[in-house]
Amino acid sequence: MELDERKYRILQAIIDDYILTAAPVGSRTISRKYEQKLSSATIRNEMSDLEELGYLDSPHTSAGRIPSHKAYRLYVDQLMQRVPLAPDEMQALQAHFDRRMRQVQNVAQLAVQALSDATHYTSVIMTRPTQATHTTLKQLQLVNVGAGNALMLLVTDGGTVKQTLLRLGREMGQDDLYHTSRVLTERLAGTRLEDVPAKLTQIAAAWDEGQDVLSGVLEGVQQQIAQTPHTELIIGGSAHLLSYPEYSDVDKARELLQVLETRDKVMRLLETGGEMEFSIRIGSETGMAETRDCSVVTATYRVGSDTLGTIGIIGPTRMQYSKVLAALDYVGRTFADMIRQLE
Amino acid sequence: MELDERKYRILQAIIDDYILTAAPVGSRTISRKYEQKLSSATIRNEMSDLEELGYLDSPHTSAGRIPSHKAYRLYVDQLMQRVPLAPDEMQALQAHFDRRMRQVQNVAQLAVQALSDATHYTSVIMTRPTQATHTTLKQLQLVNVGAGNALMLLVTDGGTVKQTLLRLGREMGQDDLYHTSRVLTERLAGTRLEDVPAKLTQIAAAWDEGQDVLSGVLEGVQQQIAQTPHTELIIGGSAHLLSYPEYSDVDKARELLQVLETRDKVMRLLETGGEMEFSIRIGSETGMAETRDCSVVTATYRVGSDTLGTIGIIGPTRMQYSKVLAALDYVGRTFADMIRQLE
DNA sequence: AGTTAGCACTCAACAGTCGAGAGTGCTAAC
DNA sequence: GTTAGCACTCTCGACTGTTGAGTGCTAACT
Repeated sequence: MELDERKYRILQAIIDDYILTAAPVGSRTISRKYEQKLSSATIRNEMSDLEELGYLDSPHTSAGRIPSHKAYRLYVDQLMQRVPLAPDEMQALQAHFDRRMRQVQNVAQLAVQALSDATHYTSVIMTRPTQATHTTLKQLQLVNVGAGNALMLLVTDGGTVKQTLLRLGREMGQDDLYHTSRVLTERLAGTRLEDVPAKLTQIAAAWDEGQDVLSGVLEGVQQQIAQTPHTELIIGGSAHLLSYPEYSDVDKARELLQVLETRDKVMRLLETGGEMEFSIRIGSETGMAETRDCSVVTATYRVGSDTLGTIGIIGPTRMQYSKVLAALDYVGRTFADMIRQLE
Repeated sequence: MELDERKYRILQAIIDDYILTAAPVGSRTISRKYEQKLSSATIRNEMSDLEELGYLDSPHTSAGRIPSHKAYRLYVDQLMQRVPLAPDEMQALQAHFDRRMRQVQNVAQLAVQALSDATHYTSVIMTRPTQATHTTLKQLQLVNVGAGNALMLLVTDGGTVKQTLLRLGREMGQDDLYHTSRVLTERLAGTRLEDVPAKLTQIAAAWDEGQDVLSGVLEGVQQQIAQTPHTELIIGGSAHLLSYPEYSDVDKARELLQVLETRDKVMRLLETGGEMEFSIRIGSETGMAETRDCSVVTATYRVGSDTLGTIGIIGPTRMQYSKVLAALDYVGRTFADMIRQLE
């Protein structure tokens, strides 16, 4: 049996109401608040059908219905109305961005704050794509910091800087270091970060002096690549989780908080398969046992054709999807704008 | 009335037991588990005295006693035995530090992880003293990133690097930038960060060309000082909070989580008045309404005579103080060692 | 004088019990 | 196809009685 138009309307009403109240929705509520032309008995019949089709669950015999994950899927795919943000909400969001920031990281912090304040859900931003393979080196800079040590700075094309302390084999003046930096930069600029070590050994082979310095640099670069996650991860508003009745059970809340504390897991949650701008994953679709009762909504933002990262929201499956999407869209745009201005 | 030796022993037993079980302690428990030579009636009399002296509270008429803040104070000051860490615990902690790290921030991350894993309390590390006034500039470096922009890197004496994107008035080659960097570094090295702007305007006055670049640098530095907090703050194990019965009330937990999300507040918690190595603040001593039921234990760590930062633990007043102190001590030492090796 | 046994008393926590309220499913009438 | 009506189910909150842990006091004991 396919759903007819009335069933769609009723299902939508149930979902809307449940998202608002977090309480199982009864037939009478729908009849009064949403479908005044139909009596509760009619609604009951329809609801019974919808349950049989797998769109509704009933927690127990006489407690109204709650939407199933399948229903949420239908909802976000077809039923939900994409409403634009209200002007005052937009203003409130904009207020967060008023301060001029000079660093990507700071802007990201603002964005996360704005998003979690606006939606009251936990927000995450990942300032690099998960596969960081296309980051290329822009500049390599050695700075003398005394005692035979040098600070190596790797500037990547995204404008981020990685720093590593090198133990040089011997004392080197700043002039020597300048020179070395320039030569290395000339040869390495534009190389993908992961290819740098190979190229470095290649260079070292044809190098007549200063092998010790080069080997130090090599080691530093390797460590940098192996160690430093090329993604910046900023989380905000995790305390919001506890406001929702779904997490009034402390154990559930703790489980989720633990996920949020684990870098890898959060990154896995933000990984979207396709190249879509928005992705909504509901319940088990998140692919993680701990988040089986959560939904994750993400947006990837770009500057030009470059994917710069992902911004996302984590909350209960009963989420205000339309509002979240609107906020995500707005914040994502503003964020991309600010990054564009920086670069 | 002063406490006699037996009262001390009984109070200690009560505190020990309460720390372990989180349940009000009755006279019979003490008589059986700790003071087998005394009957529960005797203990009752003593407990009654202790209550009158303000060391014990009773939640209601027939529920046993719980230690007051005053009792905890006495406990940490006099009663508590400073036990060294068990060998296996030490080993478990050491395991965290096995990976060689090159950056202060990464090491700090390890330390926080180790500490929260070992104690099951929330841990915080602050990698700079609160008054960052004695950070001095070591090196200023301008890096061409194209399109009339330059990346300015400020290397401070602690080895941290601050980066800011500058809009130069005009296109400048890397050679020019090298030169400018060197001159500025020569003049500014050793200057306290907050004094740099004043000195810069001074230099600008006597500068014959490239005013536009200098003003860009000046603006960048000012922004850097105003904006970047000179302290790094890393928090770990906030999910542990929810394991304690004190925070099974979701509202309390949320309140506390919100504190942990607010940089300023966490920093205020870590601020210790004196120059002590360890500081224990109990309940209201933390000076913040939200943490009236928490204790904060901090240790400041040094390399040489330099105070490098503070490492701390936040948990319920009913905290395993002796274990926390031992872990804090051990982690603090290891941390300082690793930093020393880095610098 | 300090210690202890005994006893009455208090209070939270727990388990039942009960009625109210919300909701369903079914049937029969419209 | 829709609706009114009704019996039935289940949760929730209020109330009650019971249990057990614990106290405070008193009187006896060492």
